[in-house]
Amino acid sequence: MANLKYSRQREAIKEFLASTTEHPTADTVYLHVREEFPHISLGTVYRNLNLLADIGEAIKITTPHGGDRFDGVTAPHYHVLCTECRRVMDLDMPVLQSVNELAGEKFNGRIYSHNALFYGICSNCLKKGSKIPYPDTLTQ
Amino acid sequence: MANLKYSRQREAIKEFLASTTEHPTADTVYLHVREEFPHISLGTVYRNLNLLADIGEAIKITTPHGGDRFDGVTAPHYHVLCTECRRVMDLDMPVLQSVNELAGEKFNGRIYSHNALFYGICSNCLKKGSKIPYPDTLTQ
DNA sequence: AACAATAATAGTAACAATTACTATATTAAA
DNA sequence: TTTAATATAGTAATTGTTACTATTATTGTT
Repeated sequence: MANLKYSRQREAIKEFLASTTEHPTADTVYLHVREEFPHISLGTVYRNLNLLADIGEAIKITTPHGGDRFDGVTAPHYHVLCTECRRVMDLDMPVLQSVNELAGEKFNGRIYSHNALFYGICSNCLKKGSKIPYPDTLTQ
Repeated sequence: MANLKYSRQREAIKEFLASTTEHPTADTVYLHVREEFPHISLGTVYRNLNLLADIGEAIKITTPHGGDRFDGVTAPHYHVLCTECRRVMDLDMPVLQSVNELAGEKFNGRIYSHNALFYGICSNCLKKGSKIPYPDTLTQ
C-alpha cells in the first residue's frame, strides 16, 4: 500500500462529505470544493473520492441512474432511492448482518458483505402526487 | 404507453437472455445476437434491453464495476458479485419481502421494493487462492 | 534552511458505456 | 396495397470516469 501524503484538497473533500447527507456525486463534490479551491481539477476529486472509498473513509454508492454517489458515513447502512426525484437517502435501520450467512449457505463460494438499495417515493414527491411506478417490483 | 410492434431483433435478444444465466452486458448480448443478425446495431440492443426492463420482461442489474447487466429471469431474486472475477451469479434464496415494510417504518415516504447485491469470492476464485479484500465491509 | 524522495496536483486527453439523431425499412391494420 | 406507426442501422453526441504528464506540495533528512 502506498504511503498517503496529506493534501489540502483531499481534506476539503473529506470535510464536504462530512458536512452533507445528500450523497453527492463526484461532480457535486467538485462544484462545492471549487469554492475553496477554484483550480481543483475534477480528476483530483475522482482520485480522492476513490481513494477514500478504498481506505474505508467513504463509501461509493452505485445506483441505476446517473453517476456514482459518495457517502462520508462509513458505518454500514442502507439507502433509499426516490425513483421520482432520484434523491438518495439514508435508512436508519440496522444492517441485517445475518443474511450474509444465510446467503452463504446458498452460494458455492464465500460471501463477506452485501448492500441493499430500497426503491420508493420520498415524502416530497408523494405530496406532489407521484405514484409508485409499474412494474412495482424492481428488485434486481 | 406506446404500442409495441414485433421485431425479430427484439425476439432474438429475448431468446438470448432466456438462454443464459450469465447476466450479460449489453455488449455481450450484442456480440451474440450478431451471429443471427450480423447488421444489428448496438443501439438497437440497448433500446430493446431497456424496453424489456421497462415492461418487466427483463431486469437491469447495476453493479459497481463495468456496464449494466441484464437478466431474463424476472422473478425477484438476489445476486452475488464475485469481486475477484466480477461474475454475477444468481442467489437461490427467497427475497425478504418483509424488509420493505421494515424499511418503510423508518422512512418518511413510501417504499415498494429493494434489491440486494452480495459481495463474495466464487468457488473458482477461491481455488485460485483469492482472499477477501480489505475493507471487508463494502456495504453501501 | 536547503535538499532529496515521494506523492499529489492541474490540466488535458482518452476511454467506456450509453443515448440521441436520422434516413430507411418493417410491421400491422384498414 | 396504401397508410400510419414503430423499429432499425449507422453514426454522432453525451456522460461519467480514468489515464497521462509536467509541475507543485509534502515529508523526512541533513
